[in-house]
Amino acid sequence: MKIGELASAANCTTETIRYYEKEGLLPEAERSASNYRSYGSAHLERLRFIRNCRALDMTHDEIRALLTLMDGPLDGCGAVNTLLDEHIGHVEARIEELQQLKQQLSTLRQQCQTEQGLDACGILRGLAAMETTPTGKRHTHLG
Amino acid sequence: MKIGELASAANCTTETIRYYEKEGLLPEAERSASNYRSYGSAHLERLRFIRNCRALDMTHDEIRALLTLMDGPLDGCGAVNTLLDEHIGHVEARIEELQQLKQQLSTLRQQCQTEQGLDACGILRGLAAMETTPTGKRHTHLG
DNA sequence: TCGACACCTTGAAGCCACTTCAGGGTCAAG
DNA sequence: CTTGACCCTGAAGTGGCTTCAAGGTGTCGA
Repeated sequence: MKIGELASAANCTTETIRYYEKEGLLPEAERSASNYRSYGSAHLERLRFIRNCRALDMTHDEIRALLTLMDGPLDGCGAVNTLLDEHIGHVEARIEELQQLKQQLSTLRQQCQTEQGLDACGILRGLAAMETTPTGKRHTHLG
Repeated sequence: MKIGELASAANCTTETIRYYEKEGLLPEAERSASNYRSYGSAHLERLRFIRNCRALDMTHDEIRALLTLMDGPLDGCGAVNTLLDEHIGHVEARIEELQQLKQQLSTLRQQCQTEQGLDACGILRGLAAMETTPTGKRHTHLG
């Protein structure tokens, strides 16, 4: 399988695949006589696994940890559970942040229901008047 | 006011302020004889405005648009309302994405309630088996 | 007057997970 | 023999900063 075929089988781009290889998430592929990368089904499986993890917004570090667990000695899967629980924690934390954000934005939006002079616009007034709080520690790697 | 004082008044770092200046969000400051940046209350107001927008997860482009509206001719604030509505849309879209994500992750997590062999671990099985879907268009700039 | 220390300056590089670009090589069909 | 689809590498760009290196300035006490 050439890189383009692998890419369409895994719903990603060739650039992403080359990037994963450079990052060490995918092992280096064998090369054809013309120096083209050549892949088998094991590569596809691993790539799909990675893409699924990314679809769940895991970081490369999280994915690398999972892959290492799979590649390593076959002891228990407690570490897998822990990793997933932590990741779910990240997602929950981000959802809460965004819900607070939405609340603030909606409140702000209600300051101005009508078209009016900029100097009277409640939104701009609100944005100028908000209490600036120091940016707290993040409990999530999600943006 | 020197840059450090401005920074603590606005709850950010001096590096962030210099970065905003370079990005054109803050106008260039006057300089003292020793080449230190020197700020007045107008700078502080504008910086607070920017930090408040950032606290609401607006992009620099969105903030630049608001600032331009404020600096420009004083016509109506309809454009401000529109910008805010779009931004609220971004936040809502991201919340929905994350809630779906959490659902998927929770389902996955339930595949493995007990410590067991890695080869039997439902989580790893699930991650390998998920349907890889092409990454859809994003309706939000939030990560 | 000297030195220590906190503050200021610039410019470049690092972060993450890619994406895009420049400049080329390979290969099958027409 | 040319066209066009695919492949290669390495570098730079994305956003919103943060960190680092290598220095200049200002104020204090000794």
